[in-house]
Amino acid sequence: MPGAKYNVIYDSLKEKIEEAVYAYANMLPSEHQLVEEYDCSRNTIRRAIRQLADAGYVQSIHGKGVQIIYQKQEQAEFLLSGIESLKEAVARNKQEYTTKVICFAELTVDERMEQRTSFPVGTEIYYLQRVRYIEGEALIIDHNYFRRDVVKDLTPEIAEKSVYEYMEQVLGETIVTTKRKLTVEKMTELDTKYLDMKGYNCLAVVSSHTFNADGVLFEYTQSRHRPDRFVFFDQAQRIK
Amino acid sequence: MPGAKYNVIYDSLKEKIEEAVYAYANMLPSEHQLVEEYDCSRNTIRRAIRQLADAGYVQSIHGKGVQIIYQKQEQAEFLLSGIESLKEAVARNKQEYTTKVICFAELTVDERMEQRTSFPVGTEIYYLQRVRYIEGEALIIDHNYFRRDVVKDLTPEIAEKSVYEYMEQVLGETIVTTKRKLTVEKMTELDTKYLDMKGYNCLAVVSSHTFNADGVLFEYTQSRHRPDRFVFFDQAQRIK
DNA sequence: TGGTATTTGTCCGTATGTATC
DNA sequence: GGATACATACGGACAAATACC
Repeated sequence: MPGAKYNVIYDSLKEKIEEAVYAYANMLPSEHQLVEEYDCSRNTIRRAIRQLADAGYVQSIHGKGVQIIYQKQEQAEFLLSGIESLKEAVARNKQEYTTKVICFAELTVDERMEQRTSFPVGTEIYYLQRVRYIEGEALIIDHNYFRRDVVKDLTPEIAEKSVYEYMEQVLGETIVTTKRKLTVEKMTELDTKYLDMKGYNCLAVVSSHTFNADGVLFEYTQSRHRPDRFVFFDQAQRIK
Repeated sequence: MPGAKYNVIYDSLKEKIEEAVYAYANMLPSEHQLVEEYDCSRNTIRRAIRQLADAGYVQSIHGKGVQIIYQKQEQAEFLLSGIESLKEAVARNKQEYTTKVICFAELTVDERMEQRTSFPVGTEIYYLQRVRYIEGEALIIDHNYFRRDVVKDLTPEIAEKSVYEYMEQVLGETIVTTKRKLTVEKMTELDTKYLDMKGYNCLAVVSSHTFNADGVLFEYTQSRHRPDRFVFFDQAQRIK
């Protein structure tokens, strides 16, 4: 819920950290102070702080306070984070992009495909190949597999815009969880045909399984990125 | 805290999911049922479930229940996840490894180095280059930068074993947060000298900044992985 | 050295809202 | 509409780590 109290507080604190009102290496006000400032319970403040920690903005130190560990990224060429469509990622990075659909097919999952996609044999799917141009450069080739009973009536025209937007705004579907695997793979003929590989002989490959609000695995995607413009950020806390 | 109630419940549920007592695509028992089973408050159950969701085991569906989305990984060759030392990662994957220190130096951070490491100019550091052999194969080259005032009295002998183990068990330091950046870079002469690149001309590069319990950035590391054995897993929830 | 205040961590109980069935 | 299930929010109590005098 975007309008929830803890999210409002999270956004407020995040902005203050990004604008260095609360600066790197300093402490956040204590939970008690924040409770007074935002007029809420301690649990609500703690929830907002937990989200800040998950996002890599702060870390809590028992008995001391909450330390700010956020530092501004310099030149985030292309930043992939959380679950978001390419359209969203590009918008966040204030860039332009276009998509060319080079393959659009309706298939039924066989045993070989079940291995990769985790769709049961017999599932009816759309299979797409799409080339993504960012700022005019061909940077990514996507191989998408969508369940036809979830992503209904998909067309090449929709696939040239945003499948996620179509799902959420037209079909009323909600995307919830994505599990991703990141590897580096040698390039294929298809890669070299569509991407200017700039001397690299391999690509950054993001393979993802995505679940909707019903807990149904509805998408398997392999995104093959030209290495020079690919960046992936991650943040982890050690279990105490 | 490992012994905390919510962690005990988390571990218990995780194990049941991994052993398919609660199987893929099924629902977890309701929060109410789990409260009775584990004799605790609903908050504690919810906390355990949240951790399961963060780890990619389940996803909650409002009004319906908690869906299990965990599927066993087949052959995880080398799995990098969370914050852990190479020693821990290798142990988890039940493999053998050795380390060769090919450079061990004490330096002072200059402006050029400040850019990459985020250490202030003038910081006294150890700079190490280490080759990591897993199952006898040279797979990784690490470039480590450690603050000398935190990682005290480091020696090549310690660096051949485990720096994290030394920090936690000897120095009593606690590692808390790691921020990582993942890129793909062309190989250097050093890479080709020590790694058998198997025809690849680039590597998976994990750059990480690590903070201790005092909120001090004490480590910057660049790990350069031979691509064919590198896998990175990630899991994300879409903000509702 | 020791005691007290501060701050974060854990856990519980309750009430209300919202989505699903 | 009613029952069930998850989501949000509040409040309180005690523990544990730290800081300060």
